[in-house]
Amino acid sequence: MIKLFKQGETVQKLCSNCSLQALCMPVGLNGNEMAQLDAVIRQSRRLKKGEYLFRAGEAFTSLFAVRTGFFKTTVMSQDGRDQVTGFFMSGELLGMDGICSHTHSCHGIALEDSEVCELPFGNLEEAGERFPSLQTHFYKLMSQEIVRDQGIMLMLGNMRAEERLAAFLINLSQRLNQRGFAANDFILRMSREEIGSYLGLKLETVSRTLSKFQQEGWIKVDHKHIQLLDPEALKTLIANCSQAL
Amino acid sequence: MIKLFKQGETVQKLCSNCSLQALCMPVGLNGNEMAQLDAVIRQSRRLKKGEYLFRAGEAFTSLFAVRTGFFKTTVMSQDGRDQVTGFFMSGELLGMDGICSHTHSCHGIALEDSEVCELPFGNLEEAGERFPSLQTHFYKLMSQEIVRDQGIMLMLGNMRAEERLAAFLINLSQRLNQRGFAANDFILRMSREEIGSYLGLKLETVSRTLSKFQQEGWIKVDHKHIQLLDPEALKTLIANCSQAL
DNA sequence: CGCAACCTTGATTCTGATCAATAAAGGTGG
DNA sequence: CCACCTTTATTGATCAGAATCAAGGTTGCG
Repeated sequence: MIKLFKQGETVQKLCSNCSLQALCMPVGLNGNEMAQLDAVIRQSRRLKKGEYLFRAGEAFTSLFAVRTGFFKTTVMSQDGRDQVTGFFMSGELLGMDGICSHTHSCHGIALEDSEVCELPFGNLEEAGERFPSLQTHFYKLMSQEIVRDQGIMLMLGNMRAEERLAAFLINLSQRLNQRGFAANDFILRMSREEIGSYLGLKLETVSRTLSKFQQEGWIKVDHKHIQLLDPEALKTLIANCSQAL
Repeated sequence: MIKLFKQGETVQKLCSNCSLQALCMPVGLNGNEMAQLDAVIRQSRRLKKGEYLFRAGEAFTSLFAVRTGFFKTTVMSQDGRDQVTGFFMSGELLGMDGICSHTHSCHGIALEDSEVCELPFGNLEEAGERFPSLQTHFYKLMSQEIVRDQGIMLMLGNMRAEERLAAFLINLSQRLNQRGFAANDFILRMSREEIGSYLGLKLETVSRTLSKFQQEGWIKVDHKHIQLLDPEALKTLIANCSQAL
């Protein structure tokens, strides 16, 4: 892969010509308003696989929108173990947990070489005052995050290992599909251990359950390459859990 | 108990003389601004134990601040089971999950006779435009909810039954204490089953674990009356899980 | 090429769920 | 106000699902 930019180098990017606009900030601004929105974004930043976008405990100043790539967020427990609280792909927003205390409460980590837009929170607040539709949209984004978390709680509290993994695969499939990728043939960007951490399972259980799904003929597993052969079977598995993930 | 108001009867209440102001909307407004904030609140509403404040699927129009009493929120799964996603006491805000889809995604249910302030979301948005400090505070409240949810995820994903229950008791104790109640002597407003649902445990496990804590001499259990005899022991139990609840 | 990280699979253990029986509390109506 | 019934809680016995322990295999990075 040809590297056009050095690691960490920043490039000005504009919302007004971003293809993710519809996912990220679908607020129906006119041309002039959109130009003002461009001023919200400080810069675009590139990260290499494994690099931290922000760390728990760091001062919070900005939200980050994923432009390309893949991220996870993790919360740390004192004894060193940490739990994955979310996976983020293009058009999704990270860092909203930091607003309440001006401090990030989780780590944000790139799972592959990635690029994000930095949205300084002060700029966002200011822009929100000028554009009520932006304001409203931002409320919705935060609310969406709360609803997403509720779904995870439901999963962690009520579902069995197979149901959790099925919900995970279906959710991933749908989000990829929304972004124009194949719904039933994709590469996992995270390890079995990270999946397990997110689902409240051990990596062995994740591995075993994937193998079981393959034996059932529902999926094909080739390391990180997953094919959903019978997505309906997976959906049936989680049918008795609404808000699934 | 003497009923001063019929069920559902509404009474105008004002933020400007509410004792919960510091918990609910601590935004340092001056007298004039506070008077305008009063206009945000539509009404105070009384609910009897067991009554629904809102139902999943209902149109979202307002947030609710608990004035007195105790609430739970639950998300429904298709097969009828539901999971408790939170308990709410005075000064806490319910309903933020409804913003993103204009529809409540969970039920809000009174666990005892209670009183809430209704905050029509439209009024809030409007007031936020006029008072940036209110705006900022509202962002913080939503962010706080996200952080709270992260803690629950950590609990559901990583902690064992004893740790979960210890975290639950300590959290309850601290929140009661913040409101001027005894930290180590309180009445549970929810059933064992509701605790279990919240913690991802079965009611028998909750009961057994409480009994065990009592045998250890850490707490005294008399049905819903709980005394923390050795809160430090409980805190030690959860010491290896930071963000605990 | 070699080492480290990651994955798979098997054997065993353990935590918490399930099944079951009893007891106590709270609400209802006579 | 009391008796009854429903709901809620406790405790025991057994079971199942996932964790843990363990070994071997694969991948991919340096």
